[in-house]
Amino acid sequence: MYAEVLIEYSSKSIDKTFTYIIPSHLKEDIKVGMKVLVPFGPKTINGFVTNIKDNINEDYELKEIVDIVDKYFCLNKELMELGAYLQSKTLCTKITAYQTMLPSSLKVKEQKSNYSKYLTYIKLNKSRETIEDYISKYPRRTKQIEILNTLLENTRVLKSALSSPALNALLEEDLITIELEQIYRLNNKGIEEEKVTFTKDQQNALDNINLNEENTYLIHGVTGSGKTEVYIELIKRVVKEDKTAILLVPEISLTTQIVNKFYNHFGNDVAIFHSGLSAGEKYDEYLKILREEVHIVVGTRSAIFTPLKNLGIIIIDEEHSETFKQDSNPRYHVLDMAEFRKHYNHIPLILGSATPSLETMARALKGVYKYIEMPNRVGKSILPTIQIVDMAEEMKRYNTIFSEPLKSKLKDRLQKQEQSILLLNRRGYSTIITCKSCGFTYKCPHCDIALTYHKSSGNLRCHYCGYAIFKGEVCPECHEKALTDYGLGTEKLELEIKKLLPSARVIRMDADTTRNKGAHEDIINKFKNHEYDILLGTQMISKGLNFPLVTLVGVINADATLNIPDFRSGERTFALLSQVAGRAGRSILPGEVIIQTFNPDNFTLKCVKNNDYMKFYNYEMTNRHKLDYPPYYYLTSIKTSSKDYDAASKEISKVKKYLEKNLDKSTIILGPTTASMFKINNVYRFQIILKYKRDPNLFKTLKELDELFMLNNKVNIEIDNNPLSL
DNA sequence: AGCACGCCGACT
DNA sequence: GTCGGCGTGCTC
Repeated sequence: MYAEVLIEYSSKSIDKTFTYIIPSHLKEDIKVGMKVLVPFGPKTINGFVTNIKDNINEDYELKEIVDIVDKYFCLNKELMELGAYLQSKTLCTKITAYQTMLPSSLKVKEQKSNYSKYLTYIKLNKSRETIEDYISKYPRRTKQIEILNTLLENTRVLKSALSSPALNALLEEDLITIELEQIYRLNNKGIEEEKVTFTKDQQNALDNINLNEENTYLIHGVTGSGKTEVYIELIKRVVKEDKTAILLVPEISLTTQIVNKFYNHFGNDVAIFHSGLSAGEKYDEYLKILREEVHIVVGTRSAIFTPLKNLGIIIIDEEHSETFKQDSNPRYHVLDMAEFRKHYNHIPLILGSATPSLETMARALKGVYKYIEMPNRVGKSILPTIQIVDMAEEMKRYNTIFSEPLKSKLKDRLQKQEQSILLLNRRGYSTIITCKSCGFTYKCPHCDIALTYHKSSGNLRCHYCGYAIFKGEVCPECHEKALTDYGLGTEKLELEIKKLLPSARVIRMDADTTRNKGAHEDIINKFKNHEYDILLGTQMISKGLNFPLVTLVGVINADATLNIPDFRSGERTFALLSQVAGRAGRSILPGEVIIQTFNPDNFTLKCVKNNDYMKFYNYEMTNRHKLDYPPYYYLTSIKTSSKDYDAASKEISKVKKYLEKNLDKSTIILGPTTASMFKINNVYRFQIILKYKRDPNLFKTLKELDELFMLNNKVNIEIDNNPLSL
């Protein structure tokens, strides 16, 4: 027997299968979809079996497969097909596609004993009579008799609970044996059965979802409308039929609440899967799924590849979240993968969001997706009132950071012992540092980006490559003592609040304060326990957090997200602000939201204020229509990058010529231009944007392009189908 | 990806 | 005359 094997080097030049002989001792165990160890050139490395066959027509000498990496891990037929689909969608190498589907612990060749953890039990090895004989024969061996008696009562006992000299003696006499049981690192709590009564909206959603038919649904529900309960009920029904379910969430660390709810409802029937798990934990969770010990997987993007058998439903919560698209190779969108599995298993796919992406909403309104609305909040909590404050007016009163209304409301909450959240979408201390005397600004020498000042460390840092230098007292150009900072970051905001409200307990959450594992949860828990009065942070504070005591949300500078030059900035702003606004007034206490901006007449902000998604949707759709953007057109971006400016620039011109020759006439080719992050880490980037409605030549051309240009090792070419930003 | 083979410039 | 630059090609 022979196996076709992909080699674990992700390079276009070896993206093909190599044939190996399967030695007789591996014939039983080897399967398509497994990782194997193969000799390749002078080395022995990992490979991946894509096919097994009896005959070959190769006329050269073949080598033998050395070993199987892990005989438990194997992609099934569905996942093999999904891998091929992933590869064709993203134009990555075949091996990269399959590698992204398997847990990373298998990427490197490691001993699996590192990953398995066992509990050691002892149990009797002889009949009751033999044991009783032994006891009466040696009445003085009290310690041993004690052990034997417990074993006569219980079938097995944990070894660690017993003393060892007596144990060893018993083992010697062959009266007992040792039993190993694999344990899993993440242990779940029990099952909580509570009677739930559904709201009208929830019942309506449940009534309209057919679990036995292949369909995509959009559940459009405001924050607090109780979508999670709908998910839980749907999954309960699926599990009752002995089918399995996948729930995808944007980021597990931010959605601990949802995970806990699932543990409480389903206990050990849930596996969790996300990038925050250690390699060992991931291995355990994956094994649980493979052994069919769980029906439910809750996880982030990569959880869509988990090998659940007999899949009954896929749910994607916070569907609009950009984390569902992988921003490195392979650049897949989880929605495409979910659609594939939906179709393969003929099951429903549920998308849930308070602010659906325009693409999703457009499909729902066209009838491609079934549209379910949940417009009301559960219980007594009402949507917060939102006030937009014109910062240009406030500037006249010398209020640069806190407007009058925000100041007084913050003070008010502090007095009432209620909590507040402040959103500022920029970390660090200030945006830029400029010399008033000569106009010098600090820029990163490797990237085409201004450096951000971090006061606590005294550093100026590049947020793209991590470059840092010490900030001097004088301007490095003209040596005048005239360096001033402009703009506002979370670090400065923290100091400013302490100045404004010295008695307030303030905690900051951004990329700088959550660098360590668990720091995130720590901050959230401390704030939840009311150890702090004000939580300030970047957009990471906006998602899925439910703090009953929060009654005020302040958006310090709404323009920061609004003014990013990208066609999706309006959509992002609407989603972010709606989401952060939804943090206020989650319980009986009514919530208030203050949005500070220099563009009080901005249409998007007005829609946020009125909580009017549809108005925003229609407005934004007209814009997209005028400018030929999604969902009216599909986008593809092609980037060339190189440390050599000229090489990258020449290559992109060649790409353009090639595209012009091969693509459909209706496809719009824009560029080449410099990419949005033109110079990062000394690498120059150029790009071409394609806009198309339907182009039969597109994928073929992109593939050829990839093959023709990938071989240039000086210039890297990167293709992104449906990029989220340009 | 890694490594060998192979053909042209500055050095003991 | 040699050491070494990295261009091209191969790995079952």
